[in-house]
Amino acid sequence: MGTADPRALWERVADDLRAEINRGDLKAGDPISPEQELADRHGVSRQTVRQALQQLTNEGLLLSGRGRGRTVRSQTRLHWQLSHFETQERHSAEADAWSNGVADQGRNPHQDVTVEINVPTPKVAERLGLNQDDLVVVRRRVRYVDDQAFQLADSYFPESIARGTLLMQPRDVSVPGGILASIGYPQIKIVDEIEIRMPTKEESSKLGIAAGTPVAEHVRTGYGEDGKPLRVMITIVPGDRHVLVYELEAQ
Amino acid sequence: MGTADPRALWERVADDLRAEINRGDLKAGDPISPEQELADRHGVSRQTVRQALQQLTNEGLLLSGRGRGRTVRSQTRLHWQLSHFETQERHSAEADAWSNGVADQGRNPHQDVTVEINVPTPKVAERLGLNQDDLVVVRRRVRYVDDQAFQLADSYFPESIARGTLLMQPRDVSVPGGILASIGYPQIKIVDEIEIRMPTKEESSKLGIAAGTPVAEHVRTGYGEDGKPLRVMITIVPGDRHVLVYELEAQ
DNA sequence: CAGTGGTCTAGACCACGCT
DNA sequence: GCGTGGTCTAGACCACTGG
Repeated sequence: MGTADPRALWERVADDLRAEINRGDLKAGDPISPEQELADRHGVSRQTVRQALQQLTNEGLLLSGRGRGRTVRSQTRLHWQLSHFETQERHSAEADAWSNGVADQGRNPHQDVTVEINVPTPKVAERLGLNQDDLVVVRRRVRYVDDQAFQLADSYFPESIARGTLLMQPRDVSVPGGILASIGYPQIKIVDEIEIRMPTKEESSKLGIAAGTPVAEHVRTGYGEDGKPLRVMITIVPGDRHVLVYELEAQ
Repeated sequence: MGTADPRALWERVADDLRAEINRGDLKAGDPISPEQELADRHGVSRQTVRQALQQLTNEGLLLSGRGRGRTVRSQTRLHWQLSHFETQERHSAEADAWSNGVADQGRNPHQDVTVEINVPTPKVAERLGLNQDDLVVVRRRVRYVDDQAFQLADSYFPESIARGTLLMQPRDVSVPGGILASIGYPQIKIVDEIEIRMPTKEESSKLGIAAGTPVAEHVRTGYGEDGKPLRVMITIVPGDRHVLVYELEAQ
């Protein structure tokens, strides 16, 4: 007699709603029926409905909030062009590559910068070829687009290179050709490592990341003319707001 | 006389366990106490503990399974070098760039290939500059490492280019310099777009992706000497198994 | 203030993996 | 068979948002 549907009750509810979203019956921004109503309609308890909604939220399809109800999540992503060196400035000057890229897409960028001197984490020390008792200058940037926090971008420089230079200025400095080049250390090679993972609690709160949103941890190591590492930049990139872009040309 | 801890009960349980993991008291592979035991220890109900464990699972910290108990998740990632063109073969020949990269890291790669002719999805049509009534040849590959499914990599070619060539062979073909070059269409430029998101239900089941694991959708478009697109490759990359790597050299 | 989602409990039964 | 996690219910109260 049973219908022999192997899916759990909550999974059927989730599948129903997911199908409505994929089909376009529910569009970005549309409100979802209240939990109690969904429970009545499917003949299940409210907790079961909540499990279904939880699942869809984890898939990045829904947003929720106390008192506000649930809505279908929208995603428009900003393109982040990563294959241009700082030395290949396409713009007049002034702003850095990131700001220019954002402005090109009709959005309004700005960044907050703080500078500190610290001991390197193992991850940074390894990439800069430093010991634990060496020091690094850390430039921590929070990058905003249209006044929403968009990225955490922390740059690490060996203290021996950064001491007494522009790099110690706790503000948004930029010079044509790149800061490192301007102080005598041009970068000739870059290695990017991209890791995909869920955000830590701290990252979630700093960036206002919704549940069900993964991040990319983008680690860029820059090397100088003598082949030694000059800089490590670690950027935390919320997945729902970005597309990372690389353009590669045959030589 | 409340303790005035603003955190919910489940959040305290989660924070406790997360701290144990970060501190190293619980290492990869270690079992977590059973739900009932955690409930008793913290003086909360089993459902509350389950909510905490659910959260940590979504953060990618735990694995679970019926009857098996829960364990701390480990993560060793394979490096995937993406900045080398097919024309820049470093290896004797035979295998493709991906297989070589995997073998270099002491692992054992293989791939299953199927070929079909189909109408392009809008995403593919846009990048190949095709209309909806044009046809594409699709090479679908499931890539395995040590017999575990690792990536879904689908390549799309305009039917006009692929017809009657090696590209129609439903097996793991590879030639020095790349297949496209061997049939008269060398790629001179590549554009990669990387999107970070949660997997669809289908991707999760095909790749055996655990809850709380994001994916990268890597879209590589290859252009020929006349500047026209030749190929789109869409790869679904489980985040817990990969690090994407790009090396960029100054010109 | 009404309605929403968020938290929490107590208890039940089921499905799976192991020994 | 026993212990584990997975599913599900019914009911309660709280916290926030909006009219």
